[in-house]
This record gives sequence, C-alpha cells and structure tokens, in this order.
Amino acid sequence: MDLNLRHVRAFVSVAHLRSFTRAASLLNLSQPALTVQIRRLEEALAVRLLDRNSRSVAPTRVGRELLPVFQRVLRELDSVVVDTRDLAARRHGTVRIAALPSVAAGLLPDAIASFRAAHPRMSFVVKDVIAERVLALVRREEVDLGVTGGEVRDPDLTVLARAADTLHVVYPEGHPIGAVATVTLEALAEHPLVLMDAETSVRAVVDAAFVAAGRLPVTACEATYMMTAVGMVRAGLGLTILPGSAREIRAEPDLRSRPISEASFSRPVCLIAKAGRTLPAAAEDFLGELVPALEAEFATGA
Amino acid sequence: MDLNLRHVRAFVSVAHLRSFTRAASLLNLSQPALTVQIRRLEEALAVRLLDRNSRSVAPTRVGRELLPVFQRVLRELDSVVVDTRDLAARRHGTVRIAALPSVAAGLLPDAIASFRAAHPRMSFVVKDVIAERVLALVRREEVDLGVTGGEVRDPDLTVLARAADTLHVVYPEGHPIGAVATVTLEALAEHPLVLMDAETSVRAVVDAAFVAAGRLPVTACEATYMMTAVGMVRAGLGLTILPGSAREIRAEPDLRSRPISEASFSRPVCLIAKAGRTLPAAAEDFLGELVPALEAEFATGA
DNA sequence: TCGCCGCGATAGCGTTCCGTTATGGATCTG
DNA sequence: CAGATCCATAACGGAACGCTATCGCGGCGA
Repeated sequence: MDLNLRHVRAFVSVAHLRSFTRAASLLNLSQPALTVQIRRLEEALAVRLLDRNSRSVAPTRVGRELLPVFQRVLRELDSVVVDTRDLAARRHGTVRIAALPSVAAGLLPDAIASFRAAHPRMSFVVKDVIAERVLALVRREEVDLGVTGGEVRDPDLTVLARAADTLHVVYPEGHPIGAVATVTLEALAEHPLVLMDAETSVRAVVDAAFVAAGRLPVTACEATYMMTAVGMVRAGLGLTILPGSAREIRAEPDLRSRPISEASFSRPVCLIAKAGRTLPAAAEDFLGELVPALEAEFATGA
Repeated sequence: MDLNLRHVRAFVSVAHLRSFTRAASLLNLSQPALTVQIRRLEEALAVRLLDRNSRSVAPTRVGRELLPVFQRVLRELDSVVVDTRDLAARRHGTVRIAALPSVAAGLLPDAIASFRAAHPRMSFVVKDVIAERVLALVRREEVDLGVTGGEVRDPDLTVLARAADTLHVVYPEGHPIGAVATVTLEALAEHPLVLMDAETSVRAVVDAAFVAAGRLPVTACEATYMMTAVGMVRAGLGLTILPGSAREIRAEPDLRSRPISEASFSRPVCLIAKAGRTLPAAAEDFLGELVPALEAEFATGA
C-alpha cells in the first residue's frame, strides 16, 4: 500500500479533532471509511499513529511527531493548488516579454499600463534587447513573448502578429522636408543626415535601402543613441531617420516627424512565441492588449 | 477531482524523462495510464503542465515552476515514510525515560550501554527527577518510560515492572555492624547515623520505619547529597542509610554496605508507562533490557 | 447493578475509479 | 512512401473505496 494524500488528510483531521466520528462528518465521510483510511495509513507507515478505544482518541508519540510534518506538506500542496488555479483563472500571473528597445520604451509600457488597469494582479518582466537576443530568449523560453524586427523563419518560433515598422524622418519644424508631398529616398538624399551607428539595426536598414537605390546618404553625424541623434537634429546638424515606434521622435516639442514612403524603409516587426508551447494564461490574455496596440502603432504610422 | 500523490509522481517522472513511454516503464505502468494521470493532474490544477505532441514532451512554464515544489514535497514525504518505517522496524529511534536520580545514575546507564551495543542507532533521553516528577512526566507523555519509587495507583499509568529497592547501611570496613547476622532496625538504632536531609524520600522512609518501630535514630549528621553522607561515614561520623540502587554506596573503596533486613526499609520501585498508549517500538524493545536489569539489581540486593 | 448510549471496529455489498489491451493519428526516418 | 515511434482514445475488467448494518466495549444514569 502506498502513501495517499487522502489518508494523510484523514489522519490530520482525526488527530486534531480527537474523534473519528467528528472528523468523518467534517470530511463528509462515513465513520467506517475513516477507520479504514487511518488503518491504511498506519499500514503504509508500519506504525501505529493513533491510540484509540471506544472512549478516547489520541495520537501516539510517532503520530504527534509526524503531525506537524504532514500539516506543513498539506498546507504547501494546497497553496500550490490554489495558486495554480488562480493562475489558470487569470487572476494573477507574470508575463515575460523580450522586446526591441524601441518597442520596450514605446508602445509596450502603454499596453502594460492599460492591461494592468483591468488586471491589477498581473505583473510583467520586460527585457529590452536587440532583435537577435529576442529570438534567443523566446527560443530558450526565458520569456513568453518576444517583439523583434526582421523576418522570422525559425520553425521553433510562431509569429503571433506582424506589423510594419516604418522608419520616420525627424526634422526641425519648418524644414523643407516637411513640405514635400511624400518623403522618398530621393528627397532624403538631398539633405545631410544624422545616421545611427553602424552597429544598429536601423542603420542596417537605411544603408541597405540607399545601396539598393544606388545612392549615397549625406552623412552629417553618427550617433549610437536615438536621443543623441534627436539632439543633433534639434541643433540643426541635419535630419535623422528613426523607427516610428521609437519614443525619441516625439521627445522634442520643436521637432516633427513623417513616415518615409519607401518600402525599403519599412521593416517587419513580429510578435513571436515558442512554437508548440502552451502560452501561460496571463500571456495569452495580454495578447488581446498587445496585438491591437502593435497594429495601431504601426498602422497610423505615428 | 482531487490532487493525488500518484499523479504528482507521474508528472515529475514524465517531466524529468521528457517521455510518457519511458516514464511509464519506469513506474511499471502502461503508457495510456500515465496519459490519464497527467490529464487528471492538469484538470485538478486547471493548468496545462506538459506540452506534448507525438514527437516531444516538455513542461510548460507553469510545469517548470511547479516541478521543484513537487519534487521537494515528494522527497519530504518519502523520507518521512522511510524514517517512520525504520522506526517501526526498530532500526533507530529515541527512548525517553524519567527516572529517580539513583536509578538514573546507577543501573540505567549500564542498561542503556548494553542496549546500545546491540542497537547502535538507538538514542536515549534521560531525565533524573524526584518520584513525583517522574509520575507527572509519564502522565503528560513527555517521556515514554518512568522509573519511580513508591506505590503507583494512578489509572492513567501502567506498571510494567516492579521491584523492591532495599535500603542499605553503609559502614567503614571493620565496623561491628558488619559482623551481625542480619541488619535490623534495632541494630541500627545502636549506632550514630548520618541521615539524609528531611526533604529526601530516603529520609522519609527511614523516619517512617523508626516511628513505626517506636524507636528514635541517633542522628550524627544530616546531608543533602548522598556523596556527602558517604564522606561523613568514611570520616567515622557514623553509619548512613542509602538506597541499594545508589552508586554512591560503592564509591569509597574502604566502605562496605549491607541490605537492611526490614520490610519497612524497602520501598517499591516501579517501571511505569502511560496507560492505554502504544509504546514506541524503541521503548518497547528497551524494556527487554531494562526489566531484567531492574530485577537483577534489586534481587541481589546489590 | 442493569440497561442505555456513544464511539470505534468489522462485514458485506455496490459503485466508482483506474489500469490494461487494442487501436488511431501524427511525425520523423530510411 | 512505408515503417517505426510516440501520445491519445476507447472499451473492458478488476481492484479499491465508501456506504449501510451490526458488533463490542466502556461510561453513565436510573
């Protein structure tokens, strides 16, 4: 005979109430059933746990020593069950997300704030890392969701949503680029540009687009951080090209931005998850907030 | 459906081996049975614990988080079972004994040493207290066994063995009391005596015996500790009367002792336990050593 | 002192649960 | 494309469990 949680619960109840009859009614069980359960437990442990006669019930010394151990284990398991059921019932939980820094600083905080307004006990862990790290974190299941740039062709990953992150040109109010009908690569090539550092994915897109068009950008400056590039634009060093998702393009009140009407200046943004894995309920729910936010962000070209 | 240890074990095995088939053979179970058990557990927790398809099995995030908790609980319960079974199999255990100081210093250490020679993993807790405290400790089940003096007429207590503790007279080698055929109260009344303090149970017996005989002892000195009384005898202050069970009567090489042949100078020594309680296996076993030791000690009058 | 009452133990029976074999569907492999 | 492998499902048979009924024992009141 094997140890069984039901038997343990029975023993704890009887030991506590010091009565088979009362414990039985508490457990919604007949008294003979309890007698048998206690006997089974005692057989499993090969020890007498309760000294009992028709007049009184009391735990033996071994029973007294085992009681707190059993109680602790039961409490522990019960809280596991309750917590896990709560988790499933979407009452609380933690969503772990890896996202590109622009997304992590931009639409993600808004989406999280909005979601938490409706689900106060949900918590979030956000990792802002470059596209490649996003893929790795999702693949290793260190995060539930990932927002990354570029095409995703990994069979281990599922694309839950995709949107186009359009690069924007950022310019000082009154700059001639604000007056043209559509911002094209040709138009950009006319002006000195503040470009992102060669290491960045934004720069990679810009370079590729210029190469494809057979043109060369007029480089005024290079910057590693978007905020620096914006500062340079404000100072009149030139225009800069930043993802529409980046908050920095709206950081300066006297700067304006416009989407660049050029397919090569847009790159896919993918919301991904590990393929073949059940998404935690909390993450599943958060999708309802995040997917529309992604679509809205990139549809308006804001 | 309720949480069941078998299901938990099943989950831990499958999660560890990442295979239903292998876990099933490990658990001596059919694979479909395991499938059902995992489903039951998942239903109980209302959460998916394992992501599985025909090609691979991997715990979900929730499953991964629950795994260490389950493992700890299982290990804990398993060790409880093993320890308790060991206890029952008399392979180890602790015996708790309350005994009169004379017994605790005298025959008890020998009995324990002898018992531990045969059962090395048994351990002992000995409390040396006065008769009344012995009764209380046994009644409150703070000890398994008690060795006390006097008659025991408590329905809460069971007398497992009884013996007579004969008071001995202790005298210097060559003292005339060593020459008489039998040591009687009359003979003792002839000599100055070193008596125990009035608080002690030994003194109570001595006083009662002299009162009953209508005699008065010649009191040379009083001592609280038996060792002190023995020292006084060695110094020639008189004879003293000590329990035969007391080690002190043999502490001085040039002192002799003889039992007093007087019923009133003998008091019962009882080995007791709580009535209606199952004795722990270790204590039960120790009785096999202690009872003969008690009988031997008091039969020889040593 | 006798009979009643309350409590735990036991017996017999019915149901529920669980594990087994057989089989299906999906996926990787040669 | 056929075979092998692995998990899921279905149907069946047996074991386990809980229930009702009853017994034995000890305390208590008449």
